[in-house]
Amino acid sequence: MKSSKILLVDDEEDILDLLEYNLSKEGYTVKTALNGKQAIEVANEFLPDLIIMDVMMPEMDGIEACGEIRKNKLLANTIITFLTARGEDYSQIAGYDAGADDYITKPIKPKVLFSKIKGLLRRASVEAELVEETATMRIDREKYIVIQKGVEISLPKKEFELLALLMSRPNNVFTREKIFASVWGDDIVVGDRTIDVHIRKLREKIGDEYIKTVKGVGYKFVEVED
Amino acid sequence: MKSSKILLVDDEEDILDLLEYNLSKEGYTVKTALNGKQAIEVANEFLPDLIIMDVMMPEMDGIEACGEIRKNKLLANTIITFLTARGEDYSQIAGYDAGADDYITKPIKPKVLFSKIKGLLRRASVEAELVEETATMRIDREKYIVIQKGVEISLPKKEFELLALLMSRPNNVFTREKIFASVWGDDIVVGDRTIDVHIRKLREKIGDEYIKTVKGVGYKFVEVED
DNA sequence: TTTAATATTAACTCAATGTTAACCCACCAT
DNA sequence: ATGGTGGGTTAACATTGAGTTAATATTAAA
Repeated sequence: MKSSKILLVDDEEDILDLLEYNLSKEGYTVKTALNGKQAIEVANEFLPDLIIMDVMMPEMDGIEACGEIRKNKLLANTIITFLTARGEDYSQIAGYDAGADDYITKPIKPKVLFSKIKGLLRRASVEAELVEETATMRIDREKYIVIQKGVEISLPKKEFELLALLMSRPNNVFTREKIFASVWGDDIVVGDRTIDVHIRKLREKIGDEYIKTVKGVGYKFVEVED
Repeated sequence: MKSSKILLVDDEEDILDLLEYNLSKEGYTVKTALNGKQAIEVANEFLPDLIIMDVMMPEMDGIEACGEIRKNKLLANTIITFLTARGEDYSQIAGYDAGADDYITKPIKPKVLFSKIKGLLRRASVEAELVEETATMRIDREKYIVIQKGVEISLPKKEFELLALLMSRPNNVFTREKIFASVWGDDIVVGDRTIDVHIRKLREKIGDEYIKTVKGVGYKFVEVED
């Protein structure tokens, strides 16, 4: 299984380092940011499953950043959790308004934190899993096949991941950057045409009508009607 | 397929009625209970596959009921899902401790709920039974042999374990990591080619067509048609 | 109409896997 | 002990096909 991606945001580097170390050891893929502004940048690239963010930060505070992040549709069901000092009650109300999913109070107790993270991600993973199914098509990660109108189609890795990504949000346009970041990874660099070729192969196998090109923007998966 | 049995537990009858109506329409067999105490009684009779239970209830709350239900061995692999208001985070940790499998936050979005239910039930049914026997092949752990179309084939330990693993979920892809973890153990480290060699020997003995390579992902056992 | 973005095709590259044979070692019989 | 046997591993090399690229054609937006 792909390891869950967590973005940590706090202005105290000590805390960041500590958490990053522990979470990496638990098998998560971790990135960090020092303030809200950075957090938004990193989040748009990294597409984390979970963001743990301090409320009080310089540059841009957590509440504001949360609001910004929620504007990005790709991050719509990213879980956002605030770190807050015990008793900062008002932030809780403001935070939920901004779209936070949960709170963790400082001082942080690792055990509580990990159990909470696990729970949150589990919830998310169940939710994420079901986006891989539309009226005529279903992704089966276990068997690594796509079932289209009852017919099993086996796809090579990259094509499979690409389709899974597009299907995860039907009708949503994915830019090339997002596709690269998600299917290839931030570090790997490949030419621009590579993506077209994979799209083509996919269209060849599942039918042209499922993947639509939005010129100058990206690609999207559309559910076809009979 | 037998229709899955779902037990709904909530003190608000409106919600119960609504959910019962919708889930029945989806083809599930549904029973309801108004509190934890009732839930336990009904569960012991009804033996549901899935229990959806509110956390906050009179008489006996969800957490307590969950703990009680987990004591009944007949209900050991019943899935329990809590309904919880957004942000009740204490209950989350307590709930997981009590043996909950998932959470659904209120307000309930029917579409989310139904797909979640579908996902949970599917996962459970897959995890339920491990296959030791397919149409043309049978594993005999006692005798440590494989019977293929009536012919006994004796295999060395590693090959046997490897085949047993792959066969346990036909068509499921097993990654190299999983195979190593399961056949060799997490601690033992062996070279990458080792696995290929065992696969090859297996293929030599049972026929190439039974084990399929999914490049970049892993291997899977497929049942061959005659 | 113009042009940048995308489609298409085929050739090529390279990492993942297949294959073979040699080697090590535990176990067993002599 | 000695030597044989076979499972398990490894190393070296071969093969394959997924993934990429390059070259060219086509398309849709301005």
